[in-house]
Amino acid sequence: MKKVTINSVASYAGVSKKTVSRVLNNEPNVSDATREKVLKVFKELDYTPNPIARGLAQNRSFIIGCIYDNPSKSYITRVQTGALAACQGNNYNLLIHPCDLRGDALISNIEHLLHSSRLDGLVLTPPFSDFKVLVDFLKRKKIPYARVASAVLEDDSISVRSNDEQGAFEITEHLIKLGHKAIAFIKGHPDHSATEQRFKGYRRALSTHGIEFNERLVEEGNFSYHSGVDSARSILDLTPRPTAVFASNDYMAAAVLKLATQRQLKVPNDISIAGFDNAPIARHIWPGLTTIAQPVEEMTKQAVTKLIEHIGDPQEQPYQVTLEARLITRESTAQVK
Amino acid sequence: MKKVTINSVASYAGVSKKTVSRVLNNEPNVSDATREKVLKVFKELDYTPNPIARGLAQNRSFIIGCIYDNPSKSYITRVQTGALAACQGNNYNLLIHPCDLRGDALISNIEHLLHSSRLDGLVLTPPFSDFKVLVDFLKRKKIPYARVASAVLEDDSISVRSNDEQGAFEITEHLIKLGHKAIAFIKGHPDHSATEQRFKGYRRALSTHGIEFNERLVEEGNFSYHSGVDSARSILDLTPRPTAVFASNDYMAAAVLKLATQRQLKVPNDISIAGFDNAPIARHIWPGLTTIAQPVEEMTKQAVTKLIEHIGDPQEQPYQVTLEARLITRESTAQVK
DNA sequence: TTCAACCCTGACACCGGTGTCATAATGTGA
DNA sequence: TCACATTATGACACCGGTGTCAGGGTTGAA
Repeated sequence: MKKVTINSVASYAGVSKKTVSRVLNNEPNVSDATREKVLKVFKELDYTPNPIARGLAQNRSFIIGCIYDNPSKSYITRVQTGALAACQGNNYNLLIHPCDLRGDALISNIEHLLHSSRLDGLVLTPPFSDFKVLVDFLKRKKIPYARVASAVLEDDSISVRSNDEQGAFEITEHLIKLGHKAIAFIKGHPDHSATEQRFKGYRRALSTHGIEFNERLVEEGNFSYHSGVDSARSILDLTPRPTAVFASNDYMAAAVLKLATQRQLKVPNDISIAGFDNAPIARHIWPGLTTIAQPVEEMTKQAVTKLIEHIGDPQEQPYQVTLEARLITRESTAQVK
Repeated sequence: MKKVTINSVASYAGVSKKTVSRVLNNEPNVSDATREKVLKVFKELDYTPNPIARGLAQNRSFIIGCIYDNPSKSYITRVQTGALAACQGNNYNLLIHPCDLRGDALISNIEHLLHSSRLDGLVLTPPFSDFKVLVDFLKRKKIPYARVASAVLEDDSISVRSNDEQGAFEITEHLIKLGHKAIAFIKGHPDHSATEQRFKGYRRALSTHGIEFNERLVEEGNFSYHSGVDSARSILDLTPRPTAVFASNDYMAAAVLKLATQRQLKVPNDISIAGFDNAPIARHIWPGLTTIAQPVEEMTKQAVTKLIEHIGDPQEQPYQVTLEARLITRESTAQVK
């Protein structure tokens, strides 16, 4: 396989390489005849421009970085799927970069990443989406970025989220309509803005339906399965035991289910359990978890698509969208007895 | 932030850029004094070489591609973790590229990927690790590659695997020692070489312990949760019902567990269930699954590390390693009654 | 002392594209 | 028909590194 460069194309087509470059980039000021001719040579020689050389000349890498620090692997997988879908159509690549939110070295870590890989932009996934220190840093350095699933919509950035508060409201209301009054709640990781949003939705549903909020029914989790086990223990030990548990994600809900089952409780007859996210595990266990389906892939895909547009044309408008979350009822919730 | 290039370093240190380049690449023939001086300037100016420029000059991209077509997301996640660990220390990046094994366009898809992204090498994960068409193509094109979890060790390539056959043998033997004689088996995806290996281990354990192999106890799955449900249905409908089921991965085992539980069977009292891989789900459900822990991260890390070495020095020896798989017993298997 | 061998160093071309600017070709209005 | 604007094209430098090679300085053996 001999290499086909812009020079071979140029000499073969009998034009200068600058003209080939013009055709490549759809620039104006090329006659139709010349453009046709060059395009034909592209096909004949099966020419693909070298992204590295382009990158060097334009100081671009055609790579988007995706940074994350998330205990939920399935969430990350879904984020990647969405991001890849956006990259593939645009000749962009996706570089994945796990890192510590809490580490003091975070900023210098990111700085090194940007510097050494010359990323064109960054996708911020929770909990980075609302991490002010980082966002401010990127703004100051003028690094293009897009935020996925952040709580707040700013005016001047790309941000795609889903309505966590409303989702939590709906699933709590679902439990209330099944007759539940004592509904325990397991919070997510304090660094994630979704944690606060979901909690708000839970409280709004309670107050909408005239149920008094009870502090003792709330446990602090961190989205990990393990934290769900700890929270579940506290909740199941309460007397009287709540008739329902709403965990801020499916992993923690699965942990509640596991512990309840270990303790010979029947789900949903003895206790109803609801989760959030519609992670694969929600349908891999018995009983299947009632949960809220978040369009994670779609959110990320839109965010990355807009990010790439923005990189190509920095004048591009900001983009602020909220997608809908959807209630999915399965076997883990039932009428209270 | 002003840009620090090799030129600034060179003029600041009072040497030519070639000398700076020599220091950068640890080349010989630089006096200690000069080397020290340049290294000091690196620090003072906080210089990081531009990988794009290096890539252009050396016709390298410093990117490893990881291709996969795997229903098990958690497997992919683990592969990524291992690959990233190897990349990070070596200033390499990881590009992830899902694609269809069965598509006729596979080769041209990969060809385009290689051509347009100038990948330095490829990590082949199952089922690509043993996909002859692709391996032959890469060999012919002289693209460096490493295989993870392939069934066969070749002489001239980088390949890191774990002992699937032995793992399957051990877990089957574990069941046999618990008194099980009618042990159903669910096969994996026919494209994956692990499928055959695990089946072999199962049969070897049976014959070692003088148990006759029974074709009717074997179901065809494909590693997906869904296929596990179908297989589970057939198995649980058998009369007499087997006292144990060994599924070729944890997702399918989880499906068996779910269906058995739905049918009011007690696991492990009424039926024992064993899986393979030690996926997260194995410990997220109740009862936890007895399974075989494969060092997926470690396999991938070693494979990628060797791949990067090989790229840097094509004379590098081939590398053929088999890591050990380990039996993990949880609550899903018990003495037969 | 002499000369080859070796070590260090820098000048320069090159990787494969893009940006800038000059120039040739064409079009337009008076 | 001429002056001037506009379009099409190419020459050339440049992005930030690396490869090649030549030349000056040392060293060691003859």
